[in-house]
Amino acid sequence: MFRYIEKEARDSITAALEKLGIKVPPEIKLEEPPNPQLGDLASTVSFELAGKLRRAPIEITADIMSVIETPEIFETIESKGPYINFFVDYGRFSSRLLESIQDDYGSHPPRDERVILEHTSANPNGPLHIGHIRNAIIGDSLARILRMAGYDVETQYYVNDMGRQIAMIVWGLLNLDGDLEDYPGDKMDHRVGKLYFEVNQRLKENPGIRDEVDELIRKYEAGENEELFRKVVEYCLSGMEETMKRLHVHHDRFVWEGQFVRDGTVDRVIESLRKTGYTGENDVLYLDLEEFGLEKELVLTRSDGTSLYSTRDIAYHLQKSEEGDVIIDVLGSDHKLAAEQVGIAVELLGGKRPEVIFYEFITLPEGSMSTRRGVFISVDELMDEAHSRALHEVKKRRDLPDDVADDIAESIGNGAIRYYIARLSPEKHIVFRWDDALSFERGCASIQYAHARACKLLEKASFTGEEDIEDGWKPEGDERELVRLLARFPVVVEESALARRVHPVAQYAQDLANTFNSFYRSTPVIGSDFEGARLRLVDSVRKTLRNALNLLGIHAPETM
RNA sequence: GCCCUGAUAGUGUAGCGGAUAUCACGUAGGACUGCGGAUCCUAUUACCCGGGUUCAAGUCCCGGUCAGGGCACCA
Repeated sequence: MFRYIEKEARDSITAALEKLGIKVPPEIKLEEPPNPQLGDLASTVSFELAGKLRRAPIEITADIMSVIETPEIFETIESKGPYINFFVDYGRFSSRLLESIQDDYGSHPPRDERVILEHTSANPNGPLHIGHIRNAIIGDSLARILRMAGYDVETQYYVNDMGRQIAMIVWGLLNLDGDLEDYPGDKMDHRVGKLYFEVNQRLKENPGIRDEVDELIRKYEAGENEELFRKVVEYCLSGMEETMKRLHVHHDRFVWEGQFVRDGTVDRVIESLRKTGYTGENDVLYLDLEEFGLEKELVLTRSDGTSLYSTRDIAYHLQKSEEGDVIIDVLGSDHKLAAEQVGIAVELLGGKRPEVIFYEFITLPEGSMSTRRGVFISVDELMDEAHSRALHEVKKRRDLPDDVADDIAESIGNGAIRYYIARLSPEKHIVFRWDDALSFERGCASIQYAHARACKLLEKASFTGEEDIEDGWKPEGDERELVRLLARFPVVVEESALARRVHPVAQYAQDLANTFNSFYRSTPVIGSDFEGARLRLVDSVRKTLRNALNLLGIHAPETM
């Protein structure tokens, strides 16, 4: 409906300009005025035309106003200075909007564009920690947004099963006492993390271990110890998957990088790169990208002939190029240089250059995290803490059976975490503080509460969905603002998908909840003259809040 | 040293070159609590510095300052 009123506004201006014999600019600019006294849409065409016509904007506006015809969806068109302001007829508009809102509100028709979206892809050398969480939450939310916007999306987790880090864990298994089960921790990924930490300690004391690890890598690329490597990775990954499941983060496919070495793809990639003429060789084979503005050459193979992460990544990206129309990667900004090198290499070989979404780091107040040094807060810890704090809040307010309270607490805890990350633009550096991440007084819990409140109201009124919208219903004030915001939701989805951004959805959910709460205070629903219309409105808010939260991977409980 | 990214109220944050800069927390008042108070209303305080482009700059360009990151035969 929002797009519809934009179109009506543009059409009316176009018609007016044609009537005046003025050449119509390619795009008629519209914006949303800063306050309701200035209407619902405003156009700045006169500013733009002023330069070309050598006339004052205000005069051009006056001319347009003299001939413009008001489309039926608008009540009036007025000029405020040089602006042309459109005022929506909220009686007509609101009814039409409510008729159009279904369960899947916000969804766009299929776009016939396949997106391969890689995210999380943390190394299986320990549990996910809060440094990884940003990748997972941005990636998963973006996948949901793209799907709602009509894209065909496949999410992939790229599993590093052959890097030095994994080889170190295998070394530990071969050389230290005890099997993985003997390491402390409830979850498999935590045990692997402990072992990894242990091996790092040994390595510090005895640098000679490094050669042994190199030997393991070499042998593995030649096909030895395959089961052992696989076992370690699967073991760790299964623990990580549990965590992601609890966070509501989903991947359609796990792609193991080792496959690209074993099936010869990496060798073929290296051969093809040689043929491009951009490679050079001393002890190692490298790619010289100076011509593309990158001073640092990209090393493709170690001196012992084994491959490197980036080399395998090139092979992986060529595969993704085959699978999708649009390739999106979510990466920490520390990968900027490497990603640029890989992107250029992929293009050299005729693949599609990925769009990369970079995010800045999450650090602890005392500094950065490190799996190697054992300094991190795991996502499991974070979620447990979120749950127990949320449970405390739930119990403080209401007396509920334990299992119900538990479910609600889980939704609220998860919501707090996901919202904490999703609401920020990715280029902001985050310093993690427990009380910021887990605040229930406001933030996500208040959005979930607005949803629960809507549910309760509908239940109380025995809402069926068949209620009629009364004649003469014409929203004003808070109610009008609520209608306006509802109409915007599909636009927010579309724009977020196009910009590959998640946080506008988070902001929108907050705005909608706030506006609904104000409306709830100021406007009676049950027993009012417009009970039918308002119940339909509340139901529409309910659906929209639920769908918006769902885009962020957050569950909206019906009671809390 | 070179490269990338940030800088907006006490704190955290949004902002397509356009009319009075968003939201949240905090603080201080207040409301109502008969559709659930995890509520509502009011007040409060901000675009790092210096140049430039433009009818119009928080937004674009150049130069500083501060902060984070990168510049591996790690990933």
